[in-house]
This record gives sequence, structure tokens and C-alpha cells, in this order.
Amino acid sequence: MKPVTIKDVAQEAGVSTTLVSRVLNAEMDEQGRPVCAVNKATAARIMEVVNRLGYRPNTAAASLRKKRGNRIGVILPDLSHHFFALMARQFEMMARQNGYTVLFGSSGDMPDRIDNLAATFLQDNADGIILIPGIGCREVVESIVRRRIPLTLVVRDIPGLEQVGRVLTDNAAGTKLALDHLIGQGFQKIEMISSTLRISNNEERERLYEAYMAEAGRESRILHCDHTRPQESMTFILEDAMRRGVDAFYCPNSSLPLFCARACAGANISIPDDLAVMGYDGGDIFDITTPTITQISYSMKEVAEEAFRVLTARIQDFSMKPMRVVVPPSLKVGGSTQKAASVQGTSDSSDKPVRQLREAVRMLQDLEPFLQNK
Amino acid sequence: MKPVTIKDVAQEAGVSTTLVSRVLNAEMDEQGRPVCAVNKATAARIMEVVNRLGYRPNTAAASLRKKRGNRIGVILPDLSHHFFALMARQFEMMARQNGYTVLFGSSGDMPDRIDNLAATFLQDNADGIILIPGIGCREVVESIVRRRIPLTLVVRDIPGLEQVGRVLTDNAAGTKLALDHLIGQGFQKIEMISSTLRISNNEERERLYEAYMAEAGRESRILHCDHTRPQESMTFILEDAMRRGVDAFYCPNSSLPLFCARACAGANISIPDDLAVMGYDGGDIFDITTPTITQISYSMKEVAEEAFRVLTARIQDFSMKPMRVVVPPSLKVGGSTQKAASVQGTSDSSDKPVRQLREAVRMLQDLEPFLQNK
DNA sequence: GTGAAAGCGCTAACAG
DNA sequence: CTGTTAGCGCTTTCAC
Repeated sequence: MKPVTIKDVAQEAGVSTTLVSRVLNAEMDEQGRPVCAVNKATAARIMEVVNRLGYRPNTAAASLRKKRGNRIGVILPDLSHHFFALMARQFEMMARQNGYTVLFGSSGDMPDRIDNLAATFLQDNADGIILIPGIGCREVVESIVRRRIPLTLVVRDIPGLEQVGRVLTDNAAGTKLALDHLIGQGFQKIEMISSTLRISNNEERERLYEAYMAEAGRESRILHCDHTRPQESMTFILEDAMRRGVDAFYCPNSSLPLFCARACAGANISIPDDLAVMGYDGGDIFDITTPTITQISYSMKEVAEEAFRVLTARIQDFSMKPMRVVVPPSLKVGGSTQKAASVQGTSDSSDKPVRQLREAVRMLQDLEPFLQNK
Repeated sequence: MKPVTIKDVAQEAGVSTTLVSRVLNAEMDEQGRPVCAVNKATAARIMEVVNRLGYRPNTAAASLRKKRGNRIGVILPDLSHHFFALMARQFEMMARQNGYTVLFGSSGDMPDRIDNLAATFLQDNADGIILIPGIGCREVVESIVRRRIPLTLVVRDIPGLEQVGRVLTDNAAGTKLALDHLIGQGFQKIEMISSTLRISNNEERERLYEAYMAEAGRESRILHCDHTRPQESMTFILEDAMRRGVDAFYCPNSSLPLFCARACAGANISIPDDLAVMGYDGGDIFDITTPTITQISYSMKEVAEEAFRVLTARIQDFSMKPMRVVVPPSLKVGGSTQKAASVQGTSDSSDKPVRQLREAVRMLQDLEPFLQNK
């Protein structure tokens, strides 16, 4: 009925609680046996009792005693957003592999929520914090740093801060991949739709787009979709753009292409025949639209791995200068930037059912991640 | 540098730690003042010190002492799946409102992972567990129940179990809504595509579909998409169905319609003109496809609220018989079940840009939840 | 190689 | 109304 404690184990094994604790906390060698200064035989006996009794150490007691809880707090804008949900999942896996527990919190990009969550996590004995910062949270981040809490920023940056780890993405390389691709596909008038939300990535990707275009000797133009009323905003942007003969839109995030596609559908603009659309950081979500959306992305697994590495390094040795890691992007070509003729063969394959089937199968493979039921 | 403890507060306020603890744990009345047997003046003084020193009680210590941690563990199949991500977010909000903390874990629908997660959460002083069960986990669930842990099943059921709370959805009402709609739209040959995954919802919805069709004096037919190779499976299902003149597919979950749409795109089958598609539990995800997918859904907020209510009731009084709540479904009509002419007015609106714009704006409003940047 | 004892920060009796 | 005391279950000196 009541949980078995370390005392029970000690008694049953005829040793002191000290020894049990030692064995349980010992590093394990490759044979899975404790590698500490304990008699092999007693150690084995203790382990046997532990298993037999199904003993599970009480986390609260342990974390009260040592001053750390083997937890890390993850603060992200919104746990329900597909991008962060995927990230959360990766963190969860990393944590489990490394014997950590993750505490999640959605900040809604609000500085005071971040502050609050951080406080809660620390109260909960979190050893460190991973944060996806938003706009205007420099102050709160500084206050966390001042408390000497290991902190790692992920995916978005706050420039100039010392004493924080960073795992960022290579926006320069990403921009180049994106625009090389669009130009390679023969698009002439490539404009950018960014957001009025002043996230670091948006800003940086805007700058890089302009720099690239300038160097390529092309005209550049950035439209800003009002993030408070994206629907209307996007519709008007499209209207105007079509009139000006834009043939490709490059968007620096994963929401804008979806809005764009929706607006196109409503306005009888065909993607990619009338207009190509390219996104960023879309993950699987860009594979469920028709056509699929070409994007720059990076491995979320890699991001999570690095974030974990950077954070735990800092947890283990706070005096160490925190690392800064940059994750490489890759281009994932979808249907939204390839003229139909060259890919789907609308007229070409309509009389070749087998080919058609093959095609379908290939497209469906992209969807694999969505396989799960419900 | 080092955290301020209750002792510091007591000393500074010139009282005993007991009193501080009492004040802090007291119920607050509407004025936000403690309503316990403590001198108003001292209470106020204590609160002042608490705030001035920025005291935060140590969760580990508190939860070691009382035998509960004000946490609940939430075990769901996959935190990264849009459906569960949304659910997780709702739980997070509910928890915060009620002064709880949530621990999340993805089970991958594997019984031993569920077991493991439950054990971890209990170790962590979780007061109760919310579980979305999968196939073959009846045994592990029974073992949790046996340990007398408050447990609430959400969205999926394991029939016959005593002593577990339940928050389920009204599949009968949902099925009726779905099929009434399809029939109302004039579709003649309505078949069902289900999954080979034997989740309770799939099974129940299959039965209900057949019962409905029988009663309506219509032919029924259930195709099973192989969940291990959905792409191929779906393609073959479609091929065959088109040959047989099926004009509407009803799917009992949120993955199948996406596969279906994808396969249709690959096979030059137009939705909804050649084939209507209807899904279940799609949430926002059905709004980003073109056309949007008609679905039966329910308020995730409501589900989370109820789950919380059911669980906390049980936590507060374990002797009470756990509740069983059924959440009502609703029909959300998208473009996938409405013939183009009646909605988008392909030819009708092509020469009326204003109307077209309106249309687009309306469609985009559905996308609002995706507003967030990145 | 092993154990006794102290105590992490907090709360719950029990007295006053 | 308030304080004293005794632990919750675990880890960690320190001594043997």
C-alpha cells in the first residue's frame, strides 16, 4: 500500500541506508554494475532487493537533499503549435535518454509569463532552463541570468547577452538555399512576405534576403503581413502582388505560407503555376497541403540534441563559458515551387494510371509522420 | 545568491516558521487575505516580508512533507501530434488555473512506456494521472488502479474498468451528425475508410456507421487502411472505390482524410467534385488543406476542463465513485463535402473580384489559430 | 568497505 | 492566536 522506502530496502538487505544510496547512485559500468567502492557481493544483494521490492527513490526527498532535481524547464511560446510541439517531443526524448525530466511551459511570448514559468521551474528544482525567447523579453532573460541559472536560448536569439548558451540556425545558409532554389527554378520577380512580428529570425532573414538580392543584382521587396489580422492583410498583399507580376513569394516562417496558400485558393490563384510559394521551418505541416510547400528546415532532433548538450555542459560546470551552436539548414523541395508540367504531369500522366499511382505513392510517403491514428 | 527559505522569512518577521507556513497555505478570501486563525496584523506583516524577500517555497520540501505534490501526470500517445499537442496545451492552462503543475509524457501507445511514465510521475509525487490509453494497455491500467492512484481516461476508453474516471466523446451523436450531413448533401454511395489500428474510437465509430446505414436502408461498407503502409493502402482503396462509384468517404479520425486527400491529388481525383471526404477530430489541421475538410469535432477546452474536474474530484475524495462525462460533438462543415458550385462559385465569382475577396477573407478566418509566428 | 548521524526546507501534531 | 518539536526520505560528511 504505502511506497517502499530506502529504509525498507536497507533492512531487507541487512545493510545501512547509506550503502543502498551509494549503490543506487553509483555510475554503472558497461555490464550495468556499480563501479564504486562497494563490495560486489553486497552491491548485487542490494540490487536484488531493490528489484524484488520494486523500490523507487522518492524524487522530492532526493532533490531536497542534493540541490538539484535532474529536471530542466523548457519555456516555449505555445506547446500546441506544430513547430514547438515537435520540438517538445524531441526534448522529451533527449531528456529521457539522459535521465532528466522536462517541465514544459507555454509563454505566449509574454515576458511576465516567461518570468513566472522560470520562477516555477526553479522552485521545482530545475537545474537549468531552455528558452525560446520572444520580443521584449531581454530584461526577464537578464534577470534569470543574474540568478546564475544555466540558460540556453534556442532557435531565436537575443543578441549581446553573455552567459547564455545558444542553439541557432544558420539563416545565411538558409536564405541562400532558398533563393538559389527559386532563381534556379526560373522565377523572375521574387518578393518576400514577412510578418509584422519582430522576432529575431524574421528580422535577420529579411536582411539576408535583401543582401542576397542586391548581390544578385535583382530587385527586392519585402511586404509585411499584419500578424494581428493576417487574413485581410494577406489577401490585399496578394491582390497587389499579382497586379505587379510577382511570380514567387519567399516567407521566413511556417505560418505565412499557409495563409498565403489559403488566400490564393480564395482568389483563384494557382500555386505554383501563377505563383510560387516558399516557406521556412514548416516541418511536416508543409506536407499536408496540396501542393506541398517547399521550405528551408533543419533537423529538430539535432536542435534538441544540441540544446541539451549546451545546457547540460553548463549545468555540470557553471564556470565554463556557454557554447554557441549553429545548426545547418536544408532545402526540402515541395510542389509549391515547381511548375506543374515538370512534376505532376497533369496532362502527361492522366492516361497512364500506373505512373499516376506511383506518383501518388511517392507523395504519400511525405505524409508518413502523420500516420498515427487520431 | 542562495534562495530565501521560510526560516529567513520567519526571522525577518519575528515569528515562527509555523506561522509563516500557515499564512502561506491559508485559503485566501476574495480580498486576497488569509482566512485562517491568524492575527490579521501579523499575517499582513508576514506577507509583506514574503514579498519583500521574494520568498518562494521549496516544492520538494513541501511535497516531501505533505504526501502530495500538486502535480498531475498526463500520458498521451505523442506530444507532437497536433491533436494531442492541442490537448496538452489545454491541460497546461487548466492546471495553472487550479494551481497544479502538469508532467507530460508520450507513450507511443506502448504499454510498457505507459507503465514507466506512470511510475516516474508517481515517484515525482503526482497526485493523479490522466491517460489517453492505446491498444493492449488494459493490464497496465489495471495495475495503476490497483495502486489506488486517481486515474482518468480521456477520449479513448477501456470498457469494463471500475475505479477510473472517464471523459469521452459522444460517438453516437457524432456519427449521426456526420452521416446526416453527407446524406443531406445528396451523396449516394457513402463508404467508410477506417484504420487497421484497433483504437476504441475506431471500433465504436465503425459499429455506429453500420448501424446508422442499416437503419437508413442504405448499403454500408468499411474499408481498412493499413496503418503500417497508409500510402499504398489508401491509393488502392481509392482506385477501387472510384471504379465502384463511391462518392463520399467518411473517416473516423484525423489522419485518414489527409492521406485520402493526398492520394486524391496524386490520382487526379477532385475533392469534393469527384469525391467527398469527411473526417473526425481534426481540429485546426483540417483548415489548412484546400479545400478545408468537413469534420466532427469537439471542444478540446471542454475535454480538458472535464478531465480536470473528474480527476481532481477523485484526488480530493478517493472514496468517491469516479465520474464519467460525455462531451458533445459538433459538425464543422468545410469545403470537402460541398460541391464547388454551391460554395466557391468557381465560374460565378471569377468575374466578381470583390465577392472573391470576401470569400477568401472568410476562409482565412478559419486559419486564425495558426496566426502565430514560426 | 561500511555505518551513524546530521540535516535539506517544510508542515502537522501538540502544547501553551 | 502562536511556538516547539518531530519528522517526511534521502544523501553526505565523518568516523570506524
